[in-house]
Amino acid sequence: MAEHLAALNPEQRMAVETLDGPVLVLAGAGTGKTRVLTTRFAHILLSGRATPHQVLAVTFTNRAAREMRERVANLLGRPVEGLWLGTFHALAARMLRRHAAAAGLSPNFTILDTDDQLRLLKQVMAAERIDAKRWPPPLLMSQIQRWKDRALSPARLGAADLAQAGDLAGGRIASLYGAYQARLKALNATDFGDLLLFVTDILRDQPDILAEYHRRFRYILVDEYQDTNLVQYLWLRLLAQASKNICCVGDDDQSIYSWRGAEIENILRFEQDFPGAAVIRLERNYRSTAPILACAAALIAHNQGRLGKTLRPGGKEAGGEKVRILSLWDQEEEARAVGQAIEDLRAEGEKLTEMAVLMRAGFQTRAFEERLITLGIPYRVVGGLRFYERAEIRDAIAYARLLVQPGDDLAFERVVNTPRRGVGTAALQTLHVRARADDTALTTAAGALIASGALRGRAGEGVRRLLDDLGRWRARLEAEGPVVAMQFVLDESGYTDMLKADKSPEAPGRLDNLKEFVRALADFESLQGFLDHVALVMENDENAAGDRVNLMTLHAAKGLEFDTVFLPGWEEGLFPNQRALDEGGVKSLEEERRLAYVGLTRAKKRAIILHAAHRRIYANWQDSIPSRFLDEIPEEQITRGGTAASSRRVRAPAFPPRRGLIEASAITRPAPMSAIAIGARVFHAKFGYGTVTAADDDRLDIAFDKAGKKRVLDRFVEPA
DNA sequence: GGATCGCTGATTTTT
DNA sequence: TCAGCGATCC
Repeated sequence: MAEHLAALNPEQRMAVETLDGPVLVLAGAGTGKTRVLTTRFAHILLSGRATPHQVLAVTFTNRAAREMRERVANLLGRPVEGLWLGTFHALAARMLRRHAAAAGLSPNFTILDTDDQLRLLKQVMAAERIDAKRWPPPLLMSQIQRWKDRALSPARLGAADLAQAGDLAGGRIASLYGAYQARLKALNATDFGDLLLFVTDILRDQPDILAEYHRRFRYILVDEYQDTNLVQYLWLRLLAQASKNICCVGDDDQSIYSWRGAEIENILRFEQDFPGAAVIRLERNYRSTAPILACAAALIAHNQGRLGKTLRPGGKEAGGEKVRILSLWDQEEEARAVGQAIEDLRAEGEKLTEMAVLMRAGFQTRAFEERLITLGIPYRVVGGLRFYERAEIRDAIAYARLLVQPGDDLAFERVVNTPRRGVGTAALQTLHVRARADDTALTTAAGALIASGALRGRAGEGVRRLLDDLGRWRARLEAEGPVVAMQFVLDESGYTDMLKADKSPEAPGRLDNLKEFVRALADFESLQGFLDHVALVMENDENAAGDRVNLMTLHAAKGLEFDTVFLPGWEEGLFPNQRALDEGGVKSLEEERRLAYVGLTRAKKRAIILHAAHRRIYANWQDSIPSRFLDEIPEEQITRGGTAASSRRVRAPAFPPRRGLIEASAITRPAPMSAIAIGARVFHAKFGYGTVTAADDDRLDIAFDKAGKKRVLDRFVEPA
């Protein structure tokens, strides 16, 4: 162990060795955060202060949890068993299963995924007569989730919370929330938000249970603390109450998930929340070159309300390439520029896996995909559908859930007619009516209807067969375990045959996925354990192999690093994103800026920022103004290029340049006089007539008569 | 029960 | 522009 400690710098070492009391480690990007966390973990174990099961280690993503587990095992030189190491949700689920009764659930409760949550909410909305047209279910769902993030159960909603929700669902959102929770309980199900909400309630209300965990956990380690929401904070605080040995690692400058309920205030307030806390700053960056760090530092310095940290080069201060800013004509040219640069780097021997294109929004990937396909450069899109979100996997899961919990109505509905059993909406309606009348589950109602002969014909036959099958499969599960049982389910239900008969190009892949599904079952003792794994842990890592360029959103890139990073679309409206700005004002602008900071600090050797002067958004073309973030990075750290350089220093050409050619020097043209005043009537070639509502240097906000509000450069309009 | 038509809306996303 | 949805029709 001594050698592991010796490899750390003084601050890192302090962060590892300060074991007693609360510790906040402010770890800037690339300062060895994971190393500190894992070394600290190993140090606790090796110093004999705690056994593996006496340490609680919490992360946000499964990826981070896996990495920590591997690296701790590495440091110890052996795999470690019995760890309480996992994501907030996985750990909360584990606790909740142990104390399910305290939350009014039985231990085999189902964890619904987003899709089921939404379907359930729609059902409840129908029952509550809330118009789903007027009030989009996803919008209401997100309000409910935000409340759960803040530990607000329906009973705990205050006047202020209701006021903030406004007239959502016609002012009946609170009762909708209550009805939704009641429905979940009736189904013996929870959604993701409930896991932490319920566990926190139990710990708070049941001192004996809390005491048990106090005895158990001597040390708590938390990763990415800046991303925690209020329930997660409460949960941690309860657990840390006795020992006070909680160590949170995070970076306020990388808080980019406020829209998901994360509260940056948690990290900003740490010293008040945990009195006597030691705060340790890690500022030596071992990842990026000096110019990249200088740009990132200058950019993030524009934010207010930071804890304050300055990244500095940690090791060899050798120069390094300046950050490149490329100004292009439109998005196609932007994609061509990136493609060209990738080819050049590849020719120089750089690996494709060490290159990434990081963008603000998912739709931006398309242009790059098309270009890379044309060039024949392999790429991978990170993100997208996860394994368990695929239709066939969700179907298989629904069957499994039905085996574990016959009363799982959502699962029943999903599979009752997949594969086709002649059970249409009419038959399902009959089942629902009966279930509601008897206050039973759909399966029970189905049994009753068949026994009484009320459900006959094709649908009756189909339902009867399904009920018989389910009984037989449950017996198989009992006798022969999950793998055999699920194989029977897929074969005897006709699911496999259905896919074999399917001529669509996706069908073979779906069959493969199901094989993988059954294979994965083998690692689990119980179907229940497997279902938890699938809901909370299972990821999609296909096409992870091979030398490929990475395409992903900036959000997805957090925690990763690449030699070369391309940052396209740095334009006002896209990045910073206009919608974020409209919704959240300065706070959102700062979050956008943190996102830019995250993007830049992913780069080890070089960063290339791009922006296009014109972008097609939906049907029409829009003029784009370079992102204000470009003005916030120091001129001496950058080089400029591209065909349409159009910053305030170098302006865009009035006409398209020859397409497909990236010239070293920009075509320039003198700055026009901004003779257009607020309130002036103007004409724009694409948007028509409008009135200027605001002006900032050469950027004009114009309310167009037909095209709505837009922000354009003054040289694109003329006085009307 | 499935195909077809038209409308709508379109950041970020983990668990 | 274009996908995804619900409503409508066969």
